[in-house]
Amino acid sequence: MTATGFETHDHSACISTALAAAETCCTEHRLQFTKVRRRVLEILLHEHRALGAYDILAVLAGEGLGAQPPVAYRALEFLVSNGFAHKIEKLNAYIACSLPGQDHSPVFMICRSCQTVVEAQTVLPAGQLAQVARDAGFDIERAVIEAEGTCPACRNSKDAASDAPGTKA
Amino acid sequence: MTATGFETHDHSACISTALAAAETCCTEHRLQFTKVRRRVLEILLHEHRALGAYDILAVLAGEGLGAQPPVAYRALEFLVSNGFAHKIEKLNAYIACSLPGQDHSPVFMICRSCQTVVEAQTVLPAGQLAQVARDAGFDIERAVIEAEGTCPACRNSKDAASDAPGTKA
DNA sequence: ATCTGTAATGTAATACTATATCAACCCGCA
DNA sequence: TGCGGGTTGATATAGTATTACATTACAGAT
Repeated sequence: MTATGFETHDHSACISTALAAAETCCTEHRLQFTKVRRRVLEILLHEHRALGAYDILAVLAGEGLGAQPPVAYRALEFLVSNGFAHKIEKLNAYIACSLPGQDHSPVFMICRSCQTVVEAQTVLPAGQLAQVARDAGFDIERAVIEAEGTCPACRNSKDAASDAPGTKA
Repeated sequence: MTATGFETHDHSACISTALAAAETCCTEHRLQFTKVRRRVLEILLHEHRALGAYDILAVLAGEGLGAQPPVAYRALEFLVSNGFAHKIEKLNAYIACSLPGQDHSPVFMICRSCQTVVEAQTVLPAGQLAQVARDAGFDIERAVIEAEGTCPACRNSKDAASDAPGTKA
């Protein structure tokens, strides 16, 4: 059990569910869910945080699945372009999608303190961003929305720490 | 005259206005608006698109103002942290702020076709993003919002092209 | 069963982006 | 005059990503 959303959950179940979903989706769309691609998705799912391409590459290399950058980048590119993973631009890192299969425009909340990344959804054609774009005559195709801040758990422990002066942050 | 917003405007005026605003702001806050920092801001203002740190460095080097990466990165860090410029995460590139002085949470519209970047403002505590964060108990400190798409000019020329079959895209 | 074209992989080299470190300098000020 | 903070110079290196090309695996056609 580790955290997603910002709550705890059954982690191994969420990994196998996501993996199965990806498998199904690839079959449906005639995509090849190869060994490396599958393994990279597994690695991402195993953490609920963003991993750098070279972190992933290190794991792959340790398993004899390829040691050169393109191996990792190609798998990541496949996963990202088919919606099984996302890139967090702010971190130059990658994370498994928490709602694979459906076409969506994700928004991420990145905790500055524990590095946990949580994915949520917005409706792109609604909201201020869309209004601004409409006003400018700009046609939005994709949007990167990444919020940096403090997650509930870290905020609480920070509050607790400041309640106890003498405990250094 | 080049484009900002997505309209044309008096470019040299916008450069000198922004430069003057930065100067004033630095004086007020006891910040040193040094030669390199000023020059980097000028370079950014001169284009209404995002420039990579090494693009800027190349210009500086050509002028004898420093040829090593830290020169550019230090100046950019100063400009970004004081709100005179922003980093476009999606592009790993930097752009002059179009509303310097005021504390703000910018949103960018990046044209995939001509690379023009336009800055607009949103009210962070409003909108879907804030709602999502509130629901999750997440405390947003900063947000990166970058929309990719097609600007009015490029969309029009694209439409014109597709009206004339035989003209290759 | 073999051929063939496309997609995926292996591997090396390199490009691009960013930071760490430490010494030197400048300037305002006690 | 000497101290201290912030800025700059310079070297090295870390971290992220792509190009290029040879090779292999595989699905579909013959």
